[in-house]
Order: sequence, then structure tokens, then C-alpha cells
Amino acid sequence: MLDEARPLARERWLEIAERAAAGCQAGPRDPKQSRSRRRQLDLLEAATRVFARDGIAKAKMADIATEAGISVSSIYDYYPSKEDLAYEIPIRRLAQFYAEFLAEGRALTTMRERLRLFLRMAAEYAARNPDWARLLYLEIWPSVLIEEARVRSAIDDFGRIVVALVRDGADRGEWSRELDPYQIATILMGSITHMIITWLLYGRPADLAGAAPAMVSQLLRLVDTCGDWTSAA
Amino acid sequence: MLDEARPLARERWLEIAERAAAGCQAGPRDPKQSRSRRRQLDLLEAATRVFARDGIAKAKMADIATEAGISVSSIYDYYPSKEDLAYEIPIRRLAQFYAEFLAEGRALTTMRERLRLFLRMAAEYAARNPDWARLLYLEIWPSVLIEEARVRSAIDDFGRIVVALVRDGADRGEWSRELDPYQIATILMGSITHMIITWLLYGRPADLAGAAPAMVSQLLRLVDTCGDWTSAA
DNA sequence: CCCAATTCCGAATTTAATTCGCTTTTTATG
DNA sequence: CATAAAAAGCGAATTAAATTCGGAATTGGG
Repeated sequence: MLDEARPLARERWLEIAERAAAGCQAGPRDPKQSRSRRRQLDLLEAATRVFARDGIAKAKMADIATEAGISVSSIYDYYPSKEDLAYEIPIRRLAQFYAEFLAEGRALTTMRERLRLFLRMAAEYAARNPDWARLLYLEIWPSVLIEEARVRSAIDDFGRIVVALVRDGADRGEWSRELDPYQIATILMGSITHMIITWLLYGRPADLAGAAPAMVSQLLRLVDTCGDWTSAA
Repeated sequence: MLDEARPLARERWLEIAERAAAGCQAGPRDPKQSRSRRRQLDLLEAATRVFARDGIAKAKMADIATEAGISVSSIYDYYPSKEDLAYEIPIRRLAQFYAEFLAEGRALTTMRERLRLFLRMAAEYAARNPDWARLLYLEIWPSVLIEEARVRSAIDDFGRIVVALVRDGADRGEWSRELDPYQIATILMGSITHMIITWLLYGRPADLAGAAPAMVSQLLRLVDTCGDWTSAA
């Protein structure tokens, strides 16, 4: 049943990560004039700050407009509603995140290293973009209400990539086929996102990006039959 | 430095769990008439359903009032705002959950078993009360905005208990002192809550309570120097 | 059965998102 | 450069929904 003679056959993770990195076309409006294009970016940045500070529900369009230096009604020339404005933010950044992962992940040789990279990058990306992370992890990710296909899909890609990496690793014989890929993926994603959320809410660990590698090492022991014991810094 | 002669010294988990189970006094209003007392419970149940279905932000007080069979303005005789109404729900149920854990946990002898129990119960409780779980895990837990001390404290107790169990276990020599209790607690809580969230959002695993024990076994391998390999069902 | 406390509710009031119609700015063109 | 069409911008309504208010109805003890 073992087939070691299939090193590069169907790399699930590549296919999924490529699609995820490409996503994010067809935004609500594509400004023709350059002033407008600049304003749209200002608007997105202002919205990110206000949403991160007040939460989507409590944030006022008036505050966002002031912060962006435009009028309230102009916002509606860019996005049909407050929610659509909020959703655009993770959609764009997630695609960028997946693209960065793809670029760095290609260069690696094992699924184990790619898994390590992906989880580490998730923490680093959050540490580098705290406002965006607040919005994504504390407001949008868990929300029941989001049927908006583009957001849902961008978020789901996160899980799909982790599952694909775990399965690809099993295919390559980097760990046992007995492991349930969904269970392992749940543990990996859950632990990292929980660490990020704890950091966002309580500021602990103080150095999120610094703590991530140790966490990831600890987690990866789970995919080994019997992990080594050195890395629990 | 090792002190094996301190088996029962200061059981952190007991102290914390007792306080957590006691919490939840001093609700916004304590009805004097019996009709009113009954109505308040109807109101909380109606609110749980509507909040779970629509989310706190989109839920309409009018819907809750209709569902509870009272008028909109009467709700304000019980709770000062929509949010306070929403917060009351997890406050009550969490205290009940901690009380159940305390009752069952006392009977056990090792911290390892208590940890296993706590995590399994969290999944079972969510599976038994899906509306409540939607509200807690998808809306309230991650919310930045909750400064309301009673909610914050009830939720924080969840983490405090897990950390306490991990530390008590180390004190008793059930596992290594080298382990970072915060890191381990993050993994345990993050994995379980992520499993619950996935179940709430996507219905997978189909049988949440059934899948929990295997997940917990897998997780507990992390506190062993080298775990056994049989339980990854 | 009656009174005071408690509970209840319909009708304002208020806040904030969204829409609308007109003005200003930009870009392309003769 | 002048100018018209397209694009972008805005203030003033409109609308939706939470919250407040002032009395009407109900309850429980005497």
C-alpha cells in the first residue's frame, strides 16, 4: 500500500494556495480617476482603524468619513454598505498573505517546513498588522452572518491550505497516514488563532512573532510518532 | 529543587473553579413578582434564539419581544440595553457550566483526568446548547468591545481554569515542569474552541461530542514526554 | 375589597445608516 | 485652451431601529 515512488504527485497545497492568492478580483468599484483610486485606499485604511477600535457594529460611518477626509455619502459611492466596506479589508489582505506564503513556500522542500512557515507567517502577519488582525480574528472570522461569498471563501482558504499541507505531508511519507488531517488541522489552526486572539485581547505574549516559532515547534510534535523534546522554549 | 512531598498543597484549580461557579450574582434586576420572574426567563430564552439566529448586531428588539410575548419597551424594564441582555446569557450559563465541572471534577484524582474532563465537557455543553454556543463562541468570546466586567470575568475564568490545571499537574509531577503552562493552555483551549466553532459554522464534525474525546486524547499527548499512539481514532 | 408597589406598554425621541438629486472636478477632444 | 461628457463628491432628506417617557394595568399583602 505504501508508495514512496510518488514524490511530486498532485500537490494539493499548491493548487489551493494559488487560487487563494489570486482571489480578490472584482471589488465593488474600480475607480477610473487616479484621485479616486488614492481615496479608496485612504478610505480602506481609515475604515480599518475605526473598525478595529470600535468594532464593526459600533463604528460610525461619520467617523470613518472624517478619518478618511471625505463625506459620509461619498463612502457609498465606493461600497454599498458598511458591511461591504468592512469585508473588503480582509479580502484584500488575505489574498496578499496567501501570495506571500506561496512565494516563500515554493522555495521549501518538505511539507513540514511549509506547515511551519504558514503558521509562523500567520502570527507574524497579525503582529505586523494589528488593526487588520483585530478586524479579522475578533470580528469577521467567527461571524455567523457572513454569507458574502468572497469573504467566506477567503477565510475558508486558510483552513483548506492547512488541511492540504497535512495531507500532502502524509502522502509524501513525512508522517503517518493514520493521522486524521482534519483533526490535526483543527489543532494547528485553533492553537495559532487562539494565540493571536489572546495577544490581541490581553497583549500576551508580549512578543507575538517571537513566541510563534516555539508554539509551532510544540505543535509539530503532534505529527511525529514521538517528537523530540528540545524546543519547548 | 524537586518537591514530591507536596501532593495536595494549594490546588489552584479548585479555588478558581469555585469562584467561577459562584460568580453571576447581582443581575441587572431581581423581579419581585412571580409572573415577572417567569417572564424574565422567557425573555432570556427568546433572546438566545434570536441572537443565535441573527447575531447580536442584526437582531431586532422587536423580534425578541414578539418571540418572548412582551412589548419592546418592557425589555428595558429588565435590561438597560440590547447588549446587556445579550451578555446576561453567557454569564448565567458559564457559571452553570463551571459548577457542573466542579461537581464532576472533585471526584477525580489526577489533573490529567480533570483536564480531559474539562475539555470534553466544553464540547458536550456546546453540542447540547447550540444556540447558546453560537452566541458565546461566535459573538461574545472574541469581541473586543466587551469591557463589561462580569462577562469578561466569566470568559476569562475558562482560561484561568485550564492554566491552573496545567500548573497543578506540573506541581504534582504528572508532567514536566519544563512545559510553559500558558503555551499548553493556549493549545488546549484553542483546539477545542476551534473544533466547536467549526462545528457551529460548518456542521463538521457531524457529531461534536463524539469527536471530542479523540481530540482531547491527541492533545494530551503534548503534556507527555512521549505520548502513546493509539487514540487518534 | 383596597392600596401601594410593581410591572407593562404605546407613543415620542434619538441616533445613525442609507438614498437622492444636484454641484464640482476630471479627462478627453476639437 | 474651451468645452462637454463622464466621474466623483456632497448636503439634505429619508428610513430603520434602539431607547426613553408618562401614564395604564396588574399584583400581592392587609
